[in-house]
Amino acid sequence: MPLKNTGTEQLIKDTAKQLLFAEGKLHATTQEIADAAGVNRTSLHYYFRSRDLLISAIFQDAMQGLSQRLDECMLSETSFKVKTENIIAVFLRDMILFPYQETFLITEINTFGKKLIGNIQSGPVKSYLKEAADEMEKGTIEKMNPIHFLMNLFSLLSYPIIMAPLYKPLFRVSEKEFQKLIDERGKIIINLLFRK
Amino acid sequence: MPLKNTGTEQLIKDTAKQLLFAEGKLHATTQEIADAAGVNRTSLHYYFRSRDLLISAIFQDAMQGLSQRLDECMLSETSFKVKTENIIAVFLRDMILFPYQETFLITEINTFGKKLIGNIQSGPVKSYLKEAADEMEKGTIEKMNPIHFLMNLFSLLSYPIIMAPLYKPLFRVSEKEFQKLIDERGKIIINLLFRK
DNA sequence: TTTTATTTTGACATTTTTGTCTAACAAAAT
DNA sequence: ATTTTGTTAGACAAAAATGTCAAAATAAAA
Repeated sequence: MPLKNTGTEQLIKDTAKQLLFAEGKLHATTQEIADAAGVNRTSLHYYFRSRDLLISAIFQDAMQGLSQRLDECMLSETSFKVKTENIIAVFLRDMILFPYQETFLITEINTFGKKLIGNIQSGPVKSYLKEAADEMEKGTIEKMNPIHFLMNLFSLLSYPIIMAPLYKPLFRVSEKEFQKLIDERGKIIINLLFRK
Repeated sequence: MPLKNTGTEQLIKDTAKQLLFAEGKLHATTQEIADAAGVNRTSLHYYFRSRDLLISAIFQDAMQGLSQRLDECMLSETSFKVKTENIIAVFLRDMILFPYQETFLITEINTFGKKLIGNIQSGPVKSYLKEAADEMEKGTIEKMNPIHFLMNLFSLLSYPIIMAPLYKPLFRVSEKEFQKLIDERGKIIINLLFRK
């Protein structure tokens, strides 16, 4: 539809993504998004018709981007361990940039989550799970349902970042100290998962 | 204030807790809560004055309950491993009953989260962390910043349950199969954390 | 039984947020 | 230069949600 391409559409998307997924303001109103982007609220409707459609759009974008990068890792021609290290790197970077992305999906799953979930590819996941099973046979990782292995991986990566606002006061650590902890996570996780 | 004690106040709290923390309807309106409880919406204001105060109330209740049970585990006179097993049991049960409790805290941390966080005790946590450090010296668990150990524990416990709505379609497993996976988590986690 | 205090309810008011419509504006095409 | 098309802005309408008030209902007390 837009032909002049003033960059406003992308600006609105980027701003919304920043507000919702980076700053965690999951209830941001259209007004707040418009203000943050420095555009009139009507523009938002002009480009996306409704708040829900805007949100669907940014979520789809985000998910597609991440999925693609993760799939590349999972399907790459490397050892299982290197693959996993790459997944950790990709995922960790994404989580640090947009910590609230998945939280958003979960909290909003009642509203329009069902639709969004449909789009998730599970092909590469299946293949990665298969490889995990092979590694378990070989004995390089602990034997268990491979789904546990993957859930362990995602859990160890995501949860501390999501919970940062709670953990900083709970553990009485400064922003800087916590950042250091997060930086250490990658190694910690590899050690934990590949210790056998 | 209430003297006749008709049970309505508690009924409203229980219903709200169920809706928000168990069913994950984090944006439940006062009307929805009132309907679910089978009372007039005004009663909700009569007892709690405002929506925010109601929500603060149920959250404080929930947190206090869980904290107390966890503190009991952490301070009990048992070995570190048994302590940890108890924590897992307590936490897992709570997470299964009210999976969205922590998600709620995180998403709502901007609104009134800061106040709620103030109340969190970190005394028992400190003492548990100290014990973890001792175990690392002894060599029963991997050496790392004890905070990592605790974050690992909470992550492995919480995240799969929070993500259930996403994981079920992603891994193509039925409700029943997923339930089985969750039941296995306790053992998996102990094995992972105490493998040395 | 009347009185009193407490609880519950329905109607109304306010606030917040979303969505629409039309006019002004800008840039390219004719 | 003017027409056409696409974009932005302001005013308005509608919807959704919260909050208030006074009257009705209920249960205990006098």
